[in-house]
Amino acid sequence: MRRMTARPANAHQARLLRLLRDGGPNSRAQLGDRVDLSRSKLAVEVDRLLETGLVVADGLAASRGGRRSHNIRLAPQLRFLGVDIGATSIDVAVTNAELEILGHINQPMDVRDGPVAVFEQVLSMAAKLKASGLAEGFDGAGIGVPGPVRFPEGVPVAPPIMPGWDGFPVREALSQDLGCPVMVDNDVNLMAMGEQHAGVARSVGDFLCVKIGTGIGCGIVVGGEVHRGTTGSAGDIGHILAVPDGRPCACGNRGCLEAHFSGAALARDAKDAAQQGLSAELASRLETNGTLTAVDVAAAAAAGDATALDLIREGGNRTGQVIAGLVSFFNPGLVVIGGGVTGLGHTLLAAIRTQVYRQSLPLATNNLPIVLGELGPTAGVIGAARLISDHLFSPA
Amino acid sequence: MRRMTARPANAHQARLLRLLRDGGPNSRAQLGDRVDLSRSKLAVEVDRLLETGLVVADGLAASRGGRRSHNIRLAPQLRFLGVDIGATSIDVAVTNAELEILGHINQPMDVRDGPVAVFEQVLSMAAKLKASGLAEGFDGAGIGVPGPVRFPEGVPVAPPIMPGWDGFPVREALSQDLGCPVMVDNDVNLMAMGEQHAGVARSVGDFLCVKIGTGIGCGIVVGGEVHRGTTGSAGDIGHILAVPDGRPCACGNRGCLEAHFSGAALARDAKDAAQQGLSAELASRLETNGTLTAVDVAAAAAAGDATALDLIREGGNRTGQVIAGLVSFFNPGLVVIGGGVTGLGHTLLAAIRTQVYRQSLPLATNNLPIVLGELGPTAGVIGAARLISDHLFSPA
DNA sequence: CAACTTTCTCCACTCACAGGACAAAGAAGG
DNA sequence: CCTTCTTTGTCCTGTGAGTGGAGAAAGTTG
Repeated sequence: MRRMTARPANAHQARLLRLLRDGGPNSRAQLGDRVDLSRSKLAVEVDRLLETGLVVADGLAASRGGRRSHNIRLAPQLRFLGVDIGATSIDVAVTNAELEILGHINQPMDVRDGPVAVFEQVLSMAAKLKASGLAEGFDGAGIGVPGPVRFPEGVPVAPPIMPGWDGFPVREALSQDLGCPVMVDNDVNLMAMGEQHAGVARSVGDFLCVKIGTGIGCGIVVGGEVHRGTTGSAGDIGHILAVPDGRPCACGNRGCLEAHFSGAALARDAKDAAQQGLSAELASRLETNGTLTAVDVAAAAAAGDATALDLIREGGNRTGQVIAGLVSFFNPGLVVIGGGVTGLGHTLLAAIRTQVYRQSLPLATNNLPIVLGELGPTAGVIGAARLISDHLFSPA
Repeated sequence: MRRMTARPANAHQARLLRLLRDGGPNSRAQLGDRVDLSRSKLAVEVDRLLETGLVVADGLAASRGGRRSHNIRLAPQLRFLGVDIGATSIDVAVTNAELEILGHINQPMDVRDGPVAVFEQVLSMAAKLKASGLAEGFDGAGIGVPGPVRFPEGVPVAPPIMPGWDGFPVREALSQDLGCPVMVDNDVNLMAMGEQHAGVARSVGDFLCVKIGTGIGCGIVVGGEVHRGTTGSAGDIGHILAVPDGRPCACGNRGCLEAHFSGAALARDAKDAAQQGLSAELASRLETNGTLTAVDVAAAAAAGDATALDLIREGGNRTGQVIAGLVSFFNPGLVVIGGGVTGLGHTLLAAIRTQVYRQSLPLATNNLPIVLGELGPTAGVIGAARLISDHLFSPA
């Protein structure tokens, strides 16, 4: 079938498309209340959008005491693909134009296998979603990668944990393979956009979104827009100094936050503790699985294991210290904690909160919520869909 | 005489006023090149501006191979007042509409005397500038205060070093006293705006401006706009943890950056060193003046005093460590170092650079200039003038 | 003095948009 | 069933913003 070819012709149409995306179906009258246009002008633009096929009128809404209104909604066959490439797994999801997830697949993977192998897997996952009847094709795709991206070109730059990806034309390659427009961003930025669109950060203008997974990153939203920095590396807080003369880090320095707390560091510390006989719980898990991950630590902590709790608390303190500095600097209205390690839950959050509330300025922390992300593993793919829809729902 | 009463009627006029402010006098044709308008429309808007008196046509420019152009410039009698309130002194300056400084006064003062006493002094300084014939009145004033400000209302909030100023209606009071529109901001933000307008940060979209004076603060510019944060305390980096379990700070915590390096901390450390007999140079200065300030340390360092140099280097290292974290987080295109302590010059800058280049990500530091501010003590007042002119040169 | 440039003005035409009149469609009440 | 009121959507005209071309004004160059 024919995919979305048209783009909004002007800012009004773009505005209307975003309103329909974020607010669901609406009558012309309801749209008129939210947009600063006369009824006549609005009708013209809606008609033009109907002509392009980007929106459709389906059926009449219930009467609100007068003539029944026509429901205007985004074309129901529109499909966006959201791809979230992590260090060790891939998430792929299909959404409709309202960015609701219609299907979602997660598969293990190793980014270090390089872009070619990873893309093959992404394409097969996308094909599987298509085959299940959720989409006949994609009108656009957003993709997040775990490293800095030159945003305008959609190309990763100098990604530390992604050897082989440096300079790979992700946007162009994926766009060719999928046959639709593609936008690329850092995975952390997409998580922030996801939480902004459908999660805890709705209606917050300035916020930070800290993602603790294999590494640590931070999405920065200023005035509703993601801040990517001069070279696309903004938010790369994993290598901020957390412990003077601390542990050696892969980056060559010592005491980086990531060397002291992250999925990888936690797994290593848990293994050490198990081998030193500090925790029977962890030791038995190590013996069973042959290795330990953050999930094991979470489980041990949930079971009340003191060592596991200590590790989490210690890591939360480190992370909280760094976040405290960022809060003083940036003065956000909200801090969201997300990523794989959020399984550590309340213990982690409490440690982070303690540090931030203790160390940052009262003025900056007085009304500052520090909360877990609401969307879990879907934040990234929703953010990815949002990224491409923002692009497509803007004037051509 | 009658002051500026008119405001630009639309975005085009505002754009033109800012072009004339930043680019100096221009012909209609030159303006047409910089603004996306047809010659006819441009002529209409320029004519309207001429009618309001905001701009004037004075004389003909030299020919560029054809008919000579009329020079269009901002009304020459327009005057802005820039006020920069520091912890220990006040700077007041008059500028023309192009934000060129026509007169500048600096006087010692203590913010802790409270807003009433300080305003009295500001008004007498403004009167002195008027009396010298530089201005017959002011069309607008910008004022910077050394603490967080609720920007929309122009009111300081919970300023640690300014007891008595909390909630004082600075904007309203000064506006009444001066009889012109007033805008209030944090002094550090104004310094950033000053360097952006006329200093080293011209044409840089994202940059940080670290001001080291009595305290330490940081102006944050994102996409050309100052980021003030949710409660107006963004950039308050003086209380970021620099030394775990370090020196007690006035804020109640330990190890804050400001407790280890700032004008106040440097003076204290220098005094300690002098009294412990570590430096003859500093000791003799202490005896002569009865006290020591950052200026003494700068002079001693310039004279080759090893203790003074050590103090500066140590402070620069601490500051550099904190800035390194901010650079990783924010990924700016430029870092400007300014404030009273810049008299410490190259030694300080070298220490900061070393830490940042060593600790931040290569991607973030590869093309990152770290430089001293270009405007010195005038950055604040220029920024203040810029603040109010941005306000006045925007659609009413 | 002729030919060419640059600057500025004038005018007619287009298009975006507002807002009123009105038609369509339903609810509420007698 | 009919009248009245409300809500929704359409049509039409007037206004003002903006474009682009023609041409006048005022230079330079050879």
